[in-house]
Amino acid sequence: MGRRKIEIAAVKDPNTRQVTFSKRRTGLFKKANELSILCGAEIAIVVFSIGNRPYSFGHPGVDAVAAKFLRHETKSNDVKQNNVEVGDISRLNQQLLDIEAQILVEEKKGLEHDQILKQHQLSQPSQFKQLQDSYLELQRRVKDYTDAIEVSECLILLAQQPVVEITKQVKKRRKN
Amino acid sequence: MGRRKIEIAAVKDPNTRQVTFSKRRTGLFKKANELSILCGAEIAIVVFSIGNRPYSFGHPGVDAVAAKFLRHETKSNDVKQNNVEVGDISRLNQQLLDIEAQILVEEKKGLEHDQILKQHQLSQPSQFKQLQDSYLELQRRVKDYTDAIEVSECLILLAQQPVVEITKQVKKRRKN
DNA sequence: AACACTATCTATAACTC
DNA sequence: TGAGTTATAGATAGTGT
Repeated sequence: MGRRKIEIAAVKDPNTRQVTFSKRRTGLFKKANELSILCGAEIAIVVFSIGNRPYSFGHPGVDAVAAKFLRHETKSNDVKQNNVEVGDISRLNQQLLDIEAQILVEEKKGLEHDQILKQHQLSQPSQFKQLQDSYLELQRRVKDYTDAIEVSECLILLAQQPVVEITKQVKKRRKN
Repeated sequence: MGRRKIEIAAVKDPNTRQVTFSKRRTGLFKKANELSILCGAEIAIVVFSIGNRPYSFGHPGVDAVAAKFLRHETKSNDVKQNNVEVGDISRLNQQLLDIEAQILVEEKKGLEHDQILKQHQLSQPSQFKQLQDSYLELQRRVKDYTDAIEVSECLILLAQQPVVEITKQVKKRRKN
């Protein structure tokens, strides 16, 4: 959509990225506005720049739409618990892709943290104690999450094989 | 953007409106996805059709971004912290809290996965192979992320202690 | 009625000042 | 270096099936 075709991949140059972010964010909000007018739809958008600066658009308002969404979401979750559909498999797969993408984002953030930490090494000792505690807590959470994934693996295995084989594989994995 | 130019005004015909809504919603989500990838931005979109049907897009996830937004929103109402150093540190801390929140969201998703998997155990063997591969890949990524967090820890330690002590601690942790 | 098609309009990447 | 311009890629309104 410009002079040259660009690949949809992270823009490295910070300056170019900032310009692209600003332009595309404007374009996105314009599209959202058109959608709400053309189709009588309610819409809310929240964007965080790479520097964690928040931008939002909403019709009739971000908070109103968000609240509405949360209300609907909890209801539909309750229904799904009791009502099984075959299409869930593909949605599961989709969720997996989403999580993978999220993990990638977190990896990048971790690296950014490292950069920032380097720049602030010796400036605020008392706050670093706080940070360290947060990191340790965070690591614990990630570990728990990893365990949860393991449980999921076991369930998949359960779906494919006679149960006898499972325990071996699980224990083998645990030792790793 | 089509065969004819259209005015940005409410589309009356329900059929046309539905088609327009569907197409433009898809386009909007695609743009949002591109924005998040190109610029490393986090984004959440919620749309309600005229029939109050909810549609959402989120990277890394609607819930995570929404929670982050609400937190930032309330923060901005608080008294500003003017010190530059403190501002940066608190932003770092903020990012940590954000990541923790995301991990929590992922944990919940993981549990939901387990629920759904239980219900679908023996139905689609070929798809389970796919799922299994995805999970293994996912686990690898989480492992990498955990390592990245470890690196961050080391940097924090560096900021607090004489360098000599660090290597011991790092190696000790590595063996774990 | 959910697709595919395509002529046309719109967003924007690179450029300019 | 931020705001405006332009050539081009991308989105989509109307259409066909």
